[in-house]
Amino acid sequence: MFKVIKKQGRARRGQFQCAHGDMVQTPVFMNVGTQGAIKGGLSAFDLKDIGCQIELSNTYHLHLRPGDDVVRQMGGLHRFMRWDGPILTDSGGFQVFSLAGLRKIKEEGVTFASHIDGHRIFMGPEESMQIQSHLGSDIAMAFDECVENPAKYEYAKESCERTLRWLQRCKIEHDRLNSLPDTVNPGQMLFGINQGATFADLRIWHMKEIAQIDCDGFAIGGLAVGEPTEVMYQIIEAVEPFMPAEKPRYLMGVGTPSNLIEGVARGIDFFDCVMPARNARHGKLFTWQGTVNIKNARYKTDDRPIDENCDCPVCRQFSRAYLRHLFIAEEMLGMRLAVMHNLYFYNQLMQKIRDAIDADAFENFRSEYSEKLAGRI
RNA sequence: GGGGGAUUUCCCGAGUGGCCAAAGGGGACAGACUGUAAAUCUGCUGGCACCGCCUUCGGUGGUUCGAAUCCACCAUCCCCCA
Repeated sequence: MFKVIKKQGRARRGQFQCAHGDMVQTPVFMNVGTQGAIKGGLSAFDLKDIGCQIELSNTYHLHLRPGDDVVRQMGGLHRFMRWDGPILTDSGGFQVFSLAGLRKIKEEGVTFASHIDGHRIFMGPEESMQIQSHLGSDIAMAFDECVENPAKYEYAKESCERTLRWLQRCKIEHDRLNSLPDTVNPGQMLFGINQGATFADLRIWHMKEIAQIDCDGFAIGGLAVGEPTEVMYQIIEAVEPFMPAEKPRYLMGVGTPSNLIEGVARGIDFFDCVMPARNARHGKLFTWQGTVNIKNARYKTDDRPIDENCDCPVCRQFSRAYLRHLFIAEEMLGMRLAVMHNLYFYNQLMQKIRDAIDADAFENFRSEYSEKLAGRI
């Protein structure tokens, strides 16, 4: 299923086969389509054009709308959204963090007040597994608690102990569901999630514990939630040696282009982040020279593409001036083109990282781009 | 020819004697965004030597300690009657 085919330092070049789609080449960025669509108006056929290898959707959101029963009845998420490549579903654990004002945590699970109409929804490890089974994703994420930052040590400890117990329950329920005769995707895998806030000892303890559970991969969650970037890197460095080497490692919700390079340098294989799509919708575009805010007046008559070294469908034909106009005029095409460019850029960034590892040139690539991409043109 | 109403900072539009450099909205300009309650949110929008001062509310001249607000005339626009 997963194998590391080359290493340079801690950076790993790997291949990963899911129940759907071609072999995923890692390190990889997963393109976020929370509700079964990339926000900004991209569909499954656009995913091909932007070089997407694997798509990510969300358990909580699809459970609320249209309902995982509906998705199941429509043949599972792959058929529903017409994407035949790999899909990873996040468990709802991030909503424990992002919808903190609308939920209560207990040992059994979390009660949410729907952010749409306020009705009560109970989601524990079993429910999350059931929903993800109905969706038929290729990778199900364990139901965890993403803890806010800053967190108190005692709370973080209590929380990650509970997240461990939840993973044990997830594993049992996941195995049971996969063995049912009418399961949508019997090849669905399960990834466990490491927590422990910014406390290295908790992180390491938790990682050692979850590594004993037979998961198909392991994720580091609960980072990039407000802590300094350096702290995030320190936690990854602390935890990574305890992540099973033969299984994929996924740094959840991260990050900036620079974060991706630095994550790979610390042994991470999978990433996902809403940043490229959200920033695109807000006019902030990524280039190999740094970011540009396409709404700025300086681009009013700029006939160049967003990035002269980008061969995405947008950069091949449209000028910065046109993109700016679309944004200022609030034409939805502006967002769509911007999202296409940013996601193409992210997927291309990962391609370049893989090429660099293949060519034993990752450190060169890292020193050339890690800082540059964090700047502004 | 007669009668009535209007003119506010880039635009629309509040304000009818001091708490007004002037509400609110729009536009413009800029910033934020990290497992998506985000097509969202924030800041800024007369000048300066900026805890204070200067210029500004169609124009000019008055009244008053003090005027965007009151008076006179002028200009422009709108409505009604002939």
